[in-house]
Amino acid sequence: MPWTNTNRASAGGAGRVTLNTVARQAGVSAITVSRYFNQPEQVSPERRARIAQVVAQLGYVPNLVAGGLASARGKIVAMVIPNISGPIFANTLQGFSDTLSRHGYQLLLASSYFSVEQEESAVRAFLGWSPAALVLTSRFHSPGTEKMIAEADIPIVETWDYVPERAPLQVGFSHYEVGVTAARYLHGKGYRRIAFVQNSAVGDFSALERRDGFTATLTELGVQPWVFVPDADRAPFDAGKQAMEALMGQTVTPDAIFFANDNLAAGGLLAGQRAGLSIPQDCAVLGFGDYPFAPMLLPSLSTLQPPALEIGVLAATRVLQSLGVLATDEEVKRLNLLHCQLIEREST
Amino acid sequence: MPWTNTNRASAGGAGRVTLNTVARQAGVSAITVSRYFNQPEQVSPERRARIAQVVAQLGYVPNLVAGGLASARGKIVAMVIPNISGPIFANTLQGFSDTLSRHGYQLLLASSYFSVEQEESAVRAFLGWSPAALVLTSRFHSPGTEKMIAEADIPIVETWDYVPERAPLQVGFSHYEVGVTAARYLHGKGYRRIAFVQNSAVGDFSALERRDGFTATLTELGVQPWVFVPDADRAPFDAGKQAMEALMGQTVTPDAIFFANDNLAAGGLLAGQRAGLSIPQDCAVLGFGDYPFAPMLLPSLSTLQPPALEIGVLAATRVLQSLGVLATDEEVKRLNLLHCQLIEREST
DNA sequence: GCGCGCTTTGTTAGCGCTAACATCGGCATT
DNA sequence: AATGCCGATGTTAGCGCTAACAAAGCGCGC
Repeated sequence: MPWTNTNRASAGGAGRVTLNTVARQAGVSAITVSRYFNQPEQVSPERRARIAQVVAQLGYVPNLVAGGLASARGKIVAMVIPNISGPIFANTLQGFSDTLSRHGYQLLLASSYFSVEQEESAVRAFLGWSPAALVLTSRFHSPGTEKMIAEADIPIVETWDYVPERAPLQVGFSHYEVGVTAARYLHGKGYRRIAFVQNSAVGDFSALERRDGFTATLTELGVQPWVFVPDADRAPFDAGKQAMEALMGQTVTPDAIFFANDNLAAGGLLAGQRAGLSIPQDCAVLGFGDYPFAPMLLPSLSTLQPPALEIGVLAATRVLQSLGVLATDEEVKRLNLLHCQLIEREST
Repeated sequence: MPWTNTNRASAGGAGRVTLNTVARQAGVSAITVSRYFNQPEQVSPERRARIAQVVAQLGYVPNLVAGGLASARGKIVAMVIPNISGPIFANTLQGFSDTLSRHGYQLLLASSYFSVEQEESAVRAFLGWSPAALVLTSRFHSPGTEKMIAEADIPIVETWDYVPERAPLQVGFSHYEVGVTAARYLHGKGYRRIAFVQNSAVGDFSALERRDGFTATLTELGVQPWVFVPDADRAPFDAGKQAMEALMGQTVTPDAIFFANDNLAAGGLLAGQRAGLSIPQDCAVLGFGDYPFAPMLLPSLSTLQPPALEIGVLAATRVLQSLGVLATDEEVKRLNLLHCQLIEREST
């Protein structure tokens, strides 16, 4: 009997339902049931109905592992993001995951904590699942990761960054440009003693690019900016406080501060208020990220809003297009430049 | 030639590296290489060294899909959470994912948006990957999901809830008890005109349990609480504002409000301040969740802090123990009751 | 010298599914 | 009637790995 269920390794024990069970029951061959799931239009309506009925009756769930092995492409997409619990990447993740699952793809996830080594080990583990695509955050990777993504024959997407020279699919924005925008904005509002507060998380290279765009633009505009670097081991909120206290304790104090992210900015805001400053009169505060709390603070926080959700959705769309799941007129767009929006609130 | 690489389906095309490639190169049989990865202690040190060398040289990455199929248990764990971008579950997710990946397990993720139907479809899709374990949030599922988890022969964990009567592994806390704690606390502080503001997200059954514990306890204490239900379509922050405006616009106003979560509470706080109330003198505000912004608000928000990260870590630990990956003296503990901590800040 | 148990290694036979090719019947064309 | 074509379905042979069993090698006691 070719389809005797010897059941060596199956989980349930007593006769797990497989494609063959369904096929026999429906009086068709296994491949027809397979087609019913994967290319239903190739199966005649009568058989389709019959198979549907049997599937429902038996509660058959296709074994995607076996399918993935046989076809060498599982319906799984792997993603590495710096951290899950932070408010920024979470939105990207949400948009990505939702868009994918709408098309029957599953999400395999790991976080790197801004460490290229952790990213590499996550990528290595993922590739063993032969995912249909791989999504990373930013363009900064270890040599090992670069090697793997160069050799892997699947769509690779880099999010949250934009570098025309690089090869992979990109969906993101230019962090340098964010710095430029912030500088122009603060300068345009008349501020002239301007500081930048760096992220306390080492490895956040993107924040450094915002700094570079910021300082370069201010220098062009004839203003020499401060750059404050908090202690590396502080939590962002504390680091922001530290920065504000240190900057405002000098003899010459800044009249505007651009913080590398909203957590830092919130710390700065609170420290300023506790010190009796009035914001933005004594010192304006600009953040980055538009975290959920930005409108809840008093004064509400002006900030640059990254297109987080949009990045996730668009990244998923490009992946699905590359896989041919989603239709596209022309070639899949490799470079996808989105923009941050300046949200002007009370703190500037 | 038994191991001729015909390469029908492999991705790379020209001679993808498989177990057999490594085995031949190292002069051993395939199963020895397999053991090198899965039970290295069964392989002699000399062969281990030889295999390690070949693996490094060829850049071999084990195909986990094939391994999963052959052994009927992939090193993958599936998790469904209500939403990824919210601040609460994100911490659980982070703790879970990190603990798992430390032991070589991968995380398959989907979100349900508090919809039992979406949860069901996610679970169905997951089971096709024959995950080693399945983790859900709360005890409220559709009948279909209940059926699947009853039949699936893998560890099932329910997080963020605690119901001794239920069968699956549980790692969470009692939402009812949270309501009790909040009620006792506010009553103990001397407040007597007390309101509860419900979550605007339908489907968040846990919030309703907090309400029940809260109202029952107050009734016991001889206080009749208000329950305010915001419009269902409002974002939480707005719903909180609406609640505060409505409650404080009455002839008899509450002197304390327990909001179903911190987003609502933040909205309430802001609406109160805009209306010229002084908090907590005119009206105390208590939240739930200890979202990152709670200490950043003015006044800072008193709230109940759920053990989010701890839940994630402990859930992963119990999963790994159930799978025999992590040692445990006795049987794996089925009920794991954790507790919320009351964080007293300025708003009460 | 022989049998015993132990560790290390190998052989065989699939796991459940799908790619590739083969087949078959129906229908239009010549 | 013979020919070609097309869509629907079936047959065969794996995908890359591991469970189960088999065998070989080794030390030990009697």
